[in-house]
Amino acid sequence: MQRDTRQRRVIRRVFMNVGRPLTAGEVLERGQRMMPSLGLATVYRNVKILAGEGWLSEVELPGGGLRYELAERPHHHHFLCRVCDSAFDVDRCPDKVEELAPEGFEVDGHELILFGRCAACR
Amino acid sequence: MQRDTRQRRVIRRVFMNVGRPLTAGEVLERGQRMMPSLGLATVYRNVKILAGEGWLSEVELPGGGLRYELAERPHHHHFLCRVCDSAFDVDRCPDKVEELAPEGFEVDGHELILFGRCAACR
DNA sequence: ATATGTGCAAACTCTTTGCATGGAG
DNA sequence: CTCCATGCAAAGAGTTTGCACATAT
Repeated sequence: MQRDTRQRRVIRRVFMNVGRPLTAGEVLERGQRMMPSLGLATVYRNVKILAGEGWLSEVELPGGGLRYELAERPHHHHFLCRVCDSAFDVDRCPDKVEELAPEGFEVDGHELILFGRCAACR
Repeated sequence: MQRDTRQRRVIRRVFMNVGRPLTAGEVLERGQRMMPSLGLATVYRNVKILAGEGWLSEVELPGGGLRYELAERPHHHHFLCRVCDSAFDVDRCPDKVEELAPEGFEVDGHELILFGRCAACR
């Protein structure tokens, strides 16, 4: 069974504090503010475990590898800032997206990514 | 000025023959069928140059790094097969996508990705 | 003739894994 | 007291770069 370690609590706290998808590197940086000895391999192992448990979900955005976010959120999409490379949530979703696929293709999910500059980088 | 080398002709030919976005590795594999001595570094250098010239455009899809496709194509989106990891074109686009961004964010582009199984992998 | 392009190998970045030690239960 | 988890360092995958040689112009 899963043990409740200090580093795992720190990692969970990071996601609860930040309301947006994070890369492993971003989790490390924020986690180390609470626990400087936190290691990168531990972050990678834990986000994978937390995603496996269903507590986090994987967000596949271009650039800089897989990101993770709290799984509880309802269906939504993402905005990726070209300046600071941060990802943000976009709550609305266009309708009937599945119907756009070519004939004979089976769609089981979709991702809409908006690119641009976030409010802080304009 | 750009020189017209054999490897550059091969790389252009690959994109003209295949009507979908390709990773550097996919370009290498197909290019080597025409020219076995073609090297991976040459592919990386050339897709970057061709994209800089506007002959290719970059396609940022999750998983497996940047892909490239012929730039001449009109606005469209992509389907990514979860089985063979190939990307395909999707011609239609939902309307008013830009309006979905949060207040204060400036949108300069977007990408819609459908996930599933392609016709060959069903 | 000249300078850009190529191939190879080394360097880099991001992620994963092996192993000895640490700590939760 | 047991094992699972951690930190470190090494190993992998994908991409970029330095250098000597090849070749388009």
